Amino acid sequence: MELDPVIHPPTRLQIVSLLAAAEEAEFGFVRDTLGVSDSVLSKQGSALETAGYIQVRKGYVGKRPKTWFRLTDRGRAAFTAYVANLQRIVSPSGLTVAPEERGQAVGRPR
Amino acid sequence: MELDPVIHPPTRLQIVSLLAAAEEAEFGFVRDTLGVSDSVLSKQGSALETAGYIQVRKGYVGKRPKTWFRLTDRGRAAFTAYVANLQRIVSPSGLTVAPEERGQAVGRPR
DNA sequence: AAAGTACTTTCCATACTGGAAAGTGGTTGT
DNA sequence: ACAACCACTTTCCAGTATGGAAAGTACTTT
Repeated sequence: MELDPVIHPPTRLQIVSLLAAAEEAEFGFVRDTLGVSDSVLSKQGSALETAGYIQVRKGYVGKRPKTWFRLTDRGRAAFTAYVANLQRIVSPSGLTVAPEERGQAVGRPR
Repeated sequence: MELDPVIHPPTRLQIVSLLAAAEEAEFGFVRDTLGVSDSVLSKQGSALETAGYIQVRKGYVGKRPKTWFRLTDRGRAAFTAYVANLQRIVSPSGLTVAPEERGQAVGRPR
């Protein structure tokens, strides 16, 4: 019934949402997509890893080191629960946060 | 595109969501519904008032003083925008935060 | 050897949150 | 009249967390 404090902070919510939509995402891609600094992504990524919500994979692309993040099952479950809680909190207002089949607006009750 | 920091903190999100669903709500009702202390509700309420998101009305019920909160138009607009942003952030995952006609589950894509 | 890439850590200064406790203004009980 | 109570409001007090800047690590490229 509570909003998971590991996920709720804006930056982490965005990271988790992004990862929930992809298999795996590159450090640089996430950083640029969210528009955060290296240090912020590194720190928030670690926080999510410590919570067991994401898995960090290090590897190479050619000879350059790269880091990838991916949601763990636990992280996905936590995100799903988080979104469910958000829904319970927000939905009485009649507003929806629901995308239509192919992404659509937020509006008053349908 | 950003999650309004005035609304985002859990307690305030819950206050605003509750007010968005009602015309007006009594201090005690909100406090008990959210399960927060007097001081927390008082402080967060003031924060929302300062932001111009809610209006605080003081009156009496018999001879006892009572306080009511109601969302201002500005507050409602901010909440709507907030929810829209939430949707943009969360929806790529395929999860929805949308209630069905009469409140329903969160699930995978429909 | 110097510079660059891809992060990670440390440092720092600033919020912000919530609980406890004290305070305010008016009311009810004895 | 005086103590106790109601309905909040404020103050006091930690304890956290956040983000940017800068320094550090480990390589690789020029």
